[in-house]
Formats: sequence, C-alpha cells, structure tokens
Amino acid sequence: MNSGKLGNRTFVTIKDVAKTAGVSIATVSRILNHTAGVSETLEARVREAIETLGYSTNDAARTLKGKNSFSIGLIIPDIQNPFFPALVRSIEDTAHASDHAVLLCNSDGDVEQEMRYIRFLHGKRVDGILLIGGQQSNKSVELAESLQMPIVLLDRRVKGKKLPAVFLDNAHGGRLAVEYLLACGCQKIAFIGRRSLSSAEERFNGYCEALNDKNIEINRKLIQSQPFTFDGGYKGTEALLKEKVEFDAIFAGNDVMAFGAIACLQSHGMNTPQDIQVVGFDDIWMAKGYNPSLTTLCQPVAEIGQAAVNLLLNLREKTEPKVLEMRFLPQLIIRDSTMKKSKE
Amino acid sequence: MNSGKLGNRTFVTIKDVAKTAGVSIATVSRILNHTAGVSETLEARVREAIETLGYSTNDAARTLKGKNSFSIGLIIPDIQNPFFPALVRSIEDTAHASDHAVLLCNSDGDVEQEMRYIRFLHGKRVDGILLIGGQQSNKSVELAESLQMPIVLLDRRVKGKKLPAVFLDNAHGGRLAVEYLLACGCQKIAFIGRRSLSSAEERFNGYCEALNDKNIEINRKLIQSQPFTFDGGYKGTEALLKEKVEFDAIFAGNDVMAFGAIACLQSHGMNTPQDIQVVGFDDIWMAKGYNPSLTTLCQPVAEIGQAAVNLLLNLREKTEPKVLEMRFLPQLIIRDSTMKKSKE
DNA sequence: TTGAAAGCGGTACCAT
DNA sequence: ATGGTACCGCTTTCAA
Repeated sequence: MNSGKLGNRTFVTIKDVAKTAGVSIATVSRILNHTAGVSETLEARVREAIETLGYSTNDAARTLKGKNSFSIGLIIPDIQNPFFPALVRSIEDTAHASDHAVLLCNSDGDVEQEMRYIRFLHGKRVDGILLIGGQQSNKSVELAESLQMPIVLLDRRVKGKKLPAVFLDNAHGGRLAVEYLLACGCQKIAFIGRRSLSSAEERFNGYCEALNDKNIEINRKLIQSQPFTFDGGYKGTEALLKEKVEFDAIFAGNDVMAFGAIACLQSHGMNTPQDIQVVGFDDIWMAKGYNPSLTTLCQPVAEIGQAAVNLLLNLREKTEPKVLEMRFLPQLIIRDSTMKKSKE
Repeated sequence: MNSGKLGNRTFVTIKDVAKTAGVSIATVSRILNHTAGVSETLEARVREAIETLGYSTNDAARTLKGKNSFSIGLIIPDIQNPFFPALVRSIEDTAHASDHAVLLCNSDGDVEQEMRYIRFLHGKRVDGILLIGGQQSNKSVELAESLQMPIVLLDRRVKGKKLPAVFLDNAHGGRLAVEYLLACGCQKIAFIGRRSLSSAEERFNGYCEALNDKNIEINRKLIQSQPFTFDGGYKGTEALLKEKVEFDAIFAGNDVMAFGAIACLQSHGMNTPQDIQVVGFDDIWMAKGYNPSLTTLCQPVAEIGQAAVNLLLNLREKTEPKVLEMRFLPQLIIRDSTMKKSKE
C-alpha cells in the first residue's frame, strides 16, 4: 500500500483506497466529492478504507486537474504594524472556514516586493489575492490583472483603480474624532498624520470637514506631516511644541502615533487629558491598556476581514466582473485621553 | 497559445513555451531547472519564449511530480498575541528567501485545532511544520509524526517529546531579571505568571534560581498565577495588593502582563519605578513606548525565526533523523520601569 | 451505479 | 545535446 511518494515521505493515494475497497478510483473520487450517486454498500466500504488507510486528498493533484487551489494570497505591508494582526486573524479564520489556506506575504509597502509576491502567488495558482497596498500599488494591481488573478483591495485605495474593495469610512472617522473633541470643549485641534495613503488622507479630510462644518478655520501650523509610527507621533508633537502654536487637542493618524504624542507631552510636563486631549485611530489592543487609556476610533476588523475574503472567493464564481465596494463605519470609543471640560 | 486553464483563467504552460521556441518540453524543463547542459542557442530561444509568453511555472504540477511543495505550515496560537508578529515576520522572510510559501494557521493553543490544521497542511503537502504549541501539543506532534511530516518546535517545549526545536533560554532570562532587580536594591520580588507553558515555567524557574543563589527564601504569597494577558497582570497585582504582602518589585511573565501590573499599581496610587519596580519579558514594540518605558528581556526574534525555518528545511535533506535543539539567549534591556536605589 | 481511460503540467529516464 | 514518453494523483467524460 502507500503507493504515493514525495521526497522520502509516502502517502496513501486514491488508488490504495480503491484497491482496499475493491472499487475503481473513479468511485472513490465520486464519494470524496459527492459528485454522483454511489450505492451505500460501496460508499461504506470506501469510507472504511479511507479511515483505516488514513487517506488524505492530495491538493496538488486536485489543483492540477481542477478549478482552484483552495488557497489565497494575502499581501500586507508588515505584520508587525499593530493594526494588522487582528485583521489577518479574521481573514485567516474566514478563509480556513471554507478550507482555503492563506499565504502571508509582507511587502513593506514596496511595489517591487508586491510584484515579486504576485508572481510567486501566481506560480502557486492561488485563487485570488487580498492586497493591502502601498503608495504605488497601481502597478501591482495591473500585474495581477494581466495575470488574470482575482484581486480585492483592502483598507487602502489604489489611485486610478476601480476594483472590488473593502474599506473603512476613514473620513467619517476623522469627522467623529474632531466633532467629539469640539464637544469636549477643545478649540485648537492639531492633526498629526500624513497624506501618503488613501486611508490617511481621508482621515485628514474628515478632520477638515468637521472643522469647516463649525466654521473653524484650518490652521496650517496645527498640521504636522509625520509617518504613522510612535516616533512620528512623538516628533509631530515636539514640532507643535517648538512652533509655539497654541493647541488643546491632538487628533493622531493612528493609535501608535497617539501613544507617541502622549509620551512626548508627558516628557514635556504636560498631561493628557488635563492639558492636551488626544484621540487616536484603529483601537488596537494597547489602546485600552495605555496610560492613559486612549479615546479612539474602532474599526470593525473582524467584519472587514470576513467581507474581504468572501468577496474574493465569490469573485471567481461570477463571470461578470462586478466591481463591488464595501464600506464599513468606525465607532468612537471614549476613554481617558479625552474629557468633557466644564465651560471656563 | 495559452493552453492551460484553471477555472476561467488561462495559463501559459511549458508546452506553449516549447512550441514557440521550437523545442521539446524536456528541453524547456531542463533550462528551467538547470538540470543538464543545453546549447546556448536553444537556451536563448527558450528564454525569449518564456519572456514573451509570460510563462510561470505551475507549482501544483511540480509538486505532484516532484519532491516538495515549496511551502511550510506555521501553526501558532494567535497572531494577535503581540509577541508573535515579529517572529512570524522573520519566519516569512526566511522562508520566502528560499522560495517557500508560509501557510499561517491560528490554533488558539487548542489541540483539536492544531490537529485539524496538521491534517489540512498534510493535504497541502507542505514540506514541514513549524509549531508553537499549546499545553497538550504532544498529541499534535504525534499526529504529524505519524503523517511523516517534518516538524520543528518553536518557543515552547512539548512534554515528553524530544524533537528538533528552537528555543529561548527562558530560565536564563528569569535569572537575569531577578538578579537585576536585586542589584537595584529590591528585596521582595513578586512573580506574576503561570506554569502552564514550558516557556513560562522556565521563567519561573529562573526566578527561583536567582533567589536561591542569594539565599533568599521564596515567599509563596509573592507568586501569583495568572494568564499571560494585560488583565492577568492587572489582577495578579491586585491580588498582591489585597493580600497585603510587602513587595518592592514585580517580575511579570511577559510584557503585556507587566503593562497590566503597572496600570494596576497606578490606579492604586503607586508609581513605577519609584514605589514598585517592574520587569517584563519579550521586549515587544510597545515596551519602549509605554509609560514608563519597560525594562525587559529581549528575545532575538529574527535569529530564532531564521534558525527555525532553516532547521526545518534542512530536515528533509538529512536521512538520519537528527534531533537538533537550538537555544538562544535573551538580553536584558534596561529602561525606566526599574531604577538603582541608593542604599537607605 | 460503476469502471476505463484521457488528460492536467510538469520531471526525469531512456533513446538517439 | 536533444527529444520522446511514462508517470505523479486526481477529476471527469464516455461506455457499459
């Protein structure tokens, strides 16, 4: 028995099962795939053979012959970015729930890397790609399209490309953040972020819209362009301090920047929320545990991941290339980095 | 051209290349694999055909016929545990560097899940498994062995199993932590952790050893068994406070617990490091940014991940089932959650 | 209902 | 050096 081999390992094949059960391999295949009526007698015999032999289907053969590989590629900038783990987790759970493997690839947001991975995943014949792109991912997307690979965009838009995508309404989040700070009594709200990514830009737009709504003029000095890191938040705050602009609140592009901002304030003898109020974005796990705990915008990560996988898997069924876009809403989570000031 | 199909997608196959180049598929295969001498003329023609046609090799076919699948399975409890992302990143970088895909699976530390994933990965014919196991992973390991799947243990030992493995010397880390706290002038050092995982148990052992070395008796009341979470750290500290045991330092099982501990202390009006000094373990990214920044033990995650992948990939070459174990040393990183007290 | 057999896209052995 | 071809494990059509 154990006719199959791969390297120095041996595998039970469909042939072994067929022989032990005394049927043809076609019958075994049918039973495995519930693909045609098979008599109960044979079915029982085959199932027993499968059991005793410990047969497991060979996905490589199935892929070679069949329609899909039961795997998807997930390209993200860096799993070490604390926003991604929760999203990745929900993607994997969803994918595995329909028996699809997830091949994780870290691109560092670099187009060349992305394209390398797309080619790699093409060789693996993945059923599709979930992409959280970088700034120039339009090239990657074009490559994927030319390779006829189904692709779904996640979290970030790609300029000039209309594609199936799952997003958060970042502008709405920005608006919520600023509106809440205003409601808290803040007047001079600074923004630390960067307009490099679509998501980041939208958050900034939300910030502007909320201020416009209240007829508050936007003060350029209150806007600091910094990378979305702890250090970025720290430096942006330092810059605000140096410029001697007055400000009473900071809306940070994400939670990690918010932590950096708070740390900077503290090292300059200012407290959050008493002196300066701070709002972050994403609601990563640490937002609750930071000192002070962080008011922030919570993304429905589980739903987003799930929607993205389902969208991708449905894509290959439909022949018409439906461009679907799903948009989710963030939710304001109020914690200790903000406070309602009594009118002075 | 484009003879291959998969679903409604089409692929360029080796046959297409052969036809365009006017050679046999055997020749193309040889060139692809540098497997035998081929005349420069033909090689040039073939390479050009590959280029113009945009051929990419079909891994499913290659796997079916050949020795490996160029993929490995990575089973971890949960990517959302902030210690894992950095490790996973280094694993993926290393694997991809030798053209292997990484199939990520989250088991939640549950044996049943682990076994489900092992079977799944077996079907995918992965070249091996990297396992960060849970408490009862001996069953999973046995399954993998019975399936003849190369397996390397990571980070945590599995009871009763001697296997290729890559570990941190956790006991050494525990010792370093406690020795440093003693050097800082602390006398009553509490431990919050849990002895469920081998890594955790070893950290505790290091704690005991360091105290024994100095002939300090171990006070049971100073030891709090708690899960390795923020809340665990918080509750463990609360318990210490309630028991009214005197203590001047806390060695937490990991960084997240340390954050919880510090938060709890603060909410009880005690400051770190002035009142209670705290040391964590792992040096996750937030350790530097927390308030106060955390003294902790840094794991050489990049090296560990790299070693694990290489060990796994080498495993299938060797026929003799060498049991290799690699042990890495943690490094004490001193930050603001500890301080040298002047003698009182 | 069941079986025989033709491939899927490669690799590698055997000829030439 | 090059080509022909058997075969990897499975799915699916065609006959029986």
